[in-house]
Amino acid sequence: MPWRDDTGPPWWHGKFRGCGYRLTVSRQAILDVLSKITEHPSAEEIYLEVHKVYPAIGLTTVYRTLELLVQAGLIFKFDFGDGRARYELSEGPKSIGHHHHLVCIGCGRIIDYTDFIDEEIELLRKTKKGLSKKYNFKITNHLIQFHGLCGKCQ
Amino acid sequence: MPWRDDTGPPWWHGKFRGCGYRLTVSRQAILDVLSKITEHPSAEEIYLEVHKVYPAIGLTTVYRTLELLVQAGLIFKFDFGDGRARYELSEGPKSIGHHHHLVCIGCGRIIDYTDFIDEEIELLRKTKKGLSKKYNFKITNHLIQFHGLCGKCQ
DNA sequence: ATCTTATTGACAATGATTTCCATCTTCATT
DNA sequence: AATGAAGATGGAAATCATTGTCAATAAGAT
Ligand SMILES: [Mn+2]
Ligand SMILES: [Mn+2]
Ligand SMILES: [Zn+2]
Ligand SMILES: [Zn+2]
Repeated sequence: MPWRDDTGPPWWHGKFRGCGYRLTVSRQAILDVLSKITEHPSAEEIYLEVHKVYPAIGLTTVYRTLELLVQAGLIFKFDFGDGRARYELSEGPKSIGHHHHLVCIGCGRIIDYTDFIDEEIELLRKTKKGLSKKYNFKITNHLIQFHGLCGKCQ
Repeated sequence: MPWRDDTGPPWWHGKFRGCGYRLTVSRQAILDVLSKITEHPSAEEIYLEVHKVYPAIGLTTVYRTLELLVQAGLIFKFDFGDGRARYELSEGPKSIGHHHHLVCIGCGRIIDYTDFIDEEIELLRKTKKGLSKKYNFKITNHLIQFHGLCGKCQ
C-alpha cells in the first residue's frame, strides 16, 4: 500500500469519503503511480508500473479506475493524437498545478507549460461570462493545446 | 462530380496543384460533403453521406482521404471524447472561419464558438513569443475547447 | 491513345478500450 | 473479531475505430 510513515495518509485519502467509493488497494496503487510520475502515461504504462508492485492487479482494473478517477476529478484524461489516452494527476502536492501542453508533431514529445496564465485567466473569465449569457452554457473545464515543432524537430 | 454550373470550379480546386496530389472523384466528393455539412461528422458519417452519391467509394478511401486533407491543411481533425475522430473544413467560402468548440459533457453536443477571438489572438501572440524563446518551440497550431453543460443538460 | 504510377476497394489485421461474469474485498454492522 | 451485502476485481472474449495488404483501377503527362 502506498503509505509513507513520515508523511501520514496520502493527500487523496479524503477524496474518496462521501463519494461512496471504496478505498481499495488498486485505486491507491494507481494514484500512487500517478503521483510519482512526471510524464503523461497511458493506461498500459500505468498498468506496467503498478504491476511491478502488485502483479495481481489487471489492466481492466486500471482502465476502470482511471475512468473513475477522471469522473471524480482527481485526474485528467488527454488525447495527444498518438492513439491512446494519457493521464495526469489534476492536483495535489506533487503536481505542477494548472498548466497546458505543447505537443511536438515531429516526435510526439509533450511539454508542460505554465507561462502566461494571467492572460489565459482573463480570456477564460470573459469567455465564461459570454458563453453563459449567449448560449446558456456552463463551463466546467477548458483545454488548451499548442501543436508545433520542438527544438530537436525543427 | 461536385461541380456547379453557376459557380465555376470549387474553391479547393487550386489547393491540389503543386502538391502532387491527383484530383480524384473520391476526394472531390468528400470535400463536397464537408463543404455542405454544418456539423462535425465522423469518418463513417462522411462515408455514409458520400455513399448516397457514389456507392462505389469505400470507407477505407474515406479514411485515407481525410488523413490526406488533414496533412494538406484543408480540414481539421478533432477529438471530442466520443471515441471517434471528427472532421471539419478548415477554411473556404462556406466555413464559419476561425473558431473553437464548446463540448457538452451531458449530451455530447458541439457548439461552434467565435466570440472573444481578440483576447485569444493576444494570448496566442504572447504565448508564441514566449514559447519560442523559452522552449525553442515553433507553434503551428492551437486547440481550445471548453467543456461543460449546455442549456438542456444543466 | 498510351503509359506511368498514384489511388482505390475489399478484406484482413490491429490494438485500445469494454463487456461479461464468477469470484473476491471492503467496510458497515453485529 | 466475525458476518454479510454490495461494490470491486481479473481474465478472457468481444467491440469497434482505424490501418495494412494487394491486386485492380484511373489521373494526368506524353
Ligand atoms: Mn502535463
Ligand atoms: Mn466547428
Ligand atoms: Zn519533437
Ligand atoms: Zn448537453
